[in-house]
Amino acid sequence: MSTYVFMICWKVFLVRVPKGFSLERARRIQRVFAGRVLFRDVDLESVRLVAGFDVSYGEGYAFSVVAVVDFRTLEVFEVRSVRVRVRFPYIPTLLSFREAPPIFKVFRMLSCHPDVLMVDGHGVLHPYGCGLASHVGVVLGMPTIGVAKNLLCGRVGEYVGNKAPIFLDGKVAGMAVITKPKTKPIYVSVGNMITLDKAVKIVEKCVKKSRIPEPIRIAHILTKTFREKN
DNA sequence: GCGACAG
DNA sequence: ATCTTGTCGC
Repeated sequence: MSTYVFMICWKVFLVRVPKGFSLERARRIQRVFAGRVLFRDVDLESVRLVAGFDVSYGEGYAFSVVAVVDFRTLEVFEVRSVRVRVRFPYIPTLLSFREAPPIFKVFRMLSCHPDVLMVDGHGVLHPYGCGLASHVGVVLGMPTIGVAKNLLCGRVGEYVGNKAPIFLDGKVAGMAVITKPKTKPIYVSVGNMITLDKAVKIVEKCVKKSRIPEPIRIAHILTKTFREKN
């Protein structure tokens, strides 16, 4: 690990990053991955299992959890969790370098085969077109959906019903979706191997009582209880 | 140049 | 994300 100075306005991040890290290298990886993102239609009828990922932190460790849910009933099908050392700091636009490793590790522990993965973070709705969801989707070669609770970039368009397109570089890169009346919207974007339209449909079908879709909501709860017992 | 910034 | 009590609202 070595020291790296990262600045955002007046804020200065004096952080520890792995030897060999450089912002230039990270951006190059993101540009390459962004070019490998596929926008492919997914038949909702063929979706049986949806996996949600979430990671919490504490005392130098990352607690990664995956909750696989039955797309029809929204009942938990399989859950896995793992604790790993934190190797990268949180830096806006570089979230994937911090959370993707823990996600890959817990993903490999699954005994079932999810059809779609839901990640808590953006997909192509990212300054370099490669947020956490896309990074994970490209590496695993699987359909992924980015679900974020806050906007990182882009401009919110006009709402039509409960949805508003998010424009980035003149293109619709994501969708703000008010899944529950009187609550903040969630931001959905393509991670990989899916279309924005189907991504939004899957997210909406996974919403139960919370504005957060079940796979991620459950993983979020479990990641904290798991942390407290370790 | 200024401001803003997923988890 | 995490550190934290009570509290306003559906």
